[in-house]
Amino acid sequence: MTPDNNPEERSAPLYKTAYSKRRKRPDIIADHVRDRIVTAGLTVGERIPSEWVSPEELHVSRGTIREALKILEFQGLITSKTGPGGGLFVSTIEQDDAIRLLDNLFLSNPPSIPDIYALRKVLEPELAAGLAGSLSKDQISELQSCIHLYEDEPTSADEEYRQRLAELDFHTCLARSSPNQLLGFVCNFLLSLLRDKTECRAIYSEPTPWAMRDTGLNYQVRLLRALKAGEVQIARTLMRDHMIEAESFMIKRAVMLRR
Amino acid sequence: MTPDNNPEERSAPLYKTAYSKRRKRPDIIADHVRDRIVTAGLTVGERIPSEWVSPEELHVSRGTIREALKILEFQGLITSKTGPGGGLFVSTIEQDDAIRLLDNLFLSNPPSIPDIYALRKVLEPELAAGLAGSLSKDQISELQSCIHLYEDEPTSADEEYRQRLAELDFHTCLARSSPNQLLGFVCNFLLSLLRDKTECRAIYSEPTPWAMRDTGLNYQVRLLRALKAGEVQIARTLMRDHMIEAESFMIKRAVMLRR
DNA sequence: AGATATTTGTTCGTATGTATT
DNA sequence: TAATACATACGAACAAATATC
Repeated sequence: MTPDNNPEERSAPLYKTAYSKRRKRPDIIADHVRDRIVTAGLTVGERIPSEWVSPEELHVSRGTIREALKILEFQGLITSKTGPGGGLFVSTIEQDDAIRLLDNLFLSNPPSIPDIYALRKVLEPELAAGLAGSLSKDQISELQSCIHLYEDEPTSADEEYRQRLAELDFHTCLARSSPNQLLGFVCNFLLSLLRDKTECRAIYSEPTPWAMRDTGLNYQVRLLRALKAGEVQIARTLMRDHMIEAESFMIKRAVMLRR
Repeated sequence: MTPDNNPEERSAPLYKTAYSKRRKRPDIIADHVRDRIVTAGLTVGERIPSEWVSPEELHVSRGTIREALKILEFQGLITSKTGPGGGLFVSTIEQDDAIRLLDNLFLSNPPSIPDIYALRKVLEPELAAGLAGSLSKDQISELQSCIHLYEDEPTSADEEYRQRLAELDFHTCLARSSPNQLLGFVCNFLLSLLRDKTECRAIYSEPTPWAMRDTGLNYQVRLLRALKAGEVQIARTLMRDHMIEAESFMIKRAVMLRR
């Protein structure tokens, strides 16, 4: 597997076999390097030995290696530093970066509002349940400041829109606070989908005529209270009801806008 | 700063301003090209004009451009074809590519089994519910062939392991068939996490001593029956019970292995 | 502070592979 | 089969960044 520096046996380098499968050298090298990183158990911040990416060892040119490294860098797996003591380092990916990538995936055929809410209806309640009683003081005050942003009656269409987004931010806050990172990530992703959907943007920028706004606010105040009190079951059902209501609201507005 | 063979008209190429923000040329070029693609409204399969990526227009070398294109290719936004009539084409991202990306995100701190199952317990039942009564003949036979793979008693540890993976494949099949693409995607992602977790690999390769295997098989047969019959509620509860049982099984085995 | 060494970043000319005609 | 058009790969040289002496 490991190519040797002996120039005689030129070695059917690692890409040779796989190349027939139409995978290109940089991709194969990227996989190879990633593999070495994880099997060696390198963790964030550690330096990647330069031999691992040297043209001699890999039997490819520097340019090709650079393409491979570009992939890994784009993935957020590595970063590079110039200068002495510099080199390639294992890095960590930000959730936001990953979500942007996912947004890209659903750009061509965005999921419908019912599709998104099918997930939100079951996940957000779990999120709330997991948070009940385990919120720190900081997290609580952060959530409270989110609510303050849309406590007042909006005076303009623009403010209305901003308030709507702040409501989503409330949920983003919740997701960030979750002890279950995976759950938080998926919830965040769903929120990002909602934010990006042009259909939703249109809905959000519309004024909210009914008493919808108040009931929405009401939910969140009651939810926060339940979370503080550690009432797991109450938090769960509260959130579920909120999601059900939010979905029907969105759908209703969507059909109104379509005319 | 900019190497430019024509010192007269330095031409403030597009990367110039952003370069101060430490973003590297390939990244900027990738963004630039992506932007041109979406603003021009190019759709899948269409050819990208070669001027858009020519060294002359972009004022960078081919190598740098290739790094940029590598990013876009990895993102799944473009593919390249060699030969006459070849070139760069707009492509679509495969779910699998996106999932690989996500796997990467959780590589450094993988979610625990309870974390994963917190999601599976609520999502898989929804998946099953959405599938009830709407499966095509092809999809049903595909699911059935999945079950056949682990109908027989495993004769070796290796076969045991393969059967275990086939069980996951059953769920992957379900996820692929979902009319809700988003739901299918997330379920698939969770399955991929399970497959990759070293802890889970160890569990799967262990023999299954109790009657666990039978009950697992039993679930899936009953589930398939409910799906064919269009029994939404039954499918949902069946899957939920299955998930609960699977989780407790995994957790039990995990603590056994830790000793 | 300045020279130097080390490491990544970029360029450019050239060569090779591959699919179409 | 040969010519053609395109992507892919190579490698030597140069530029920029930065830690160390």
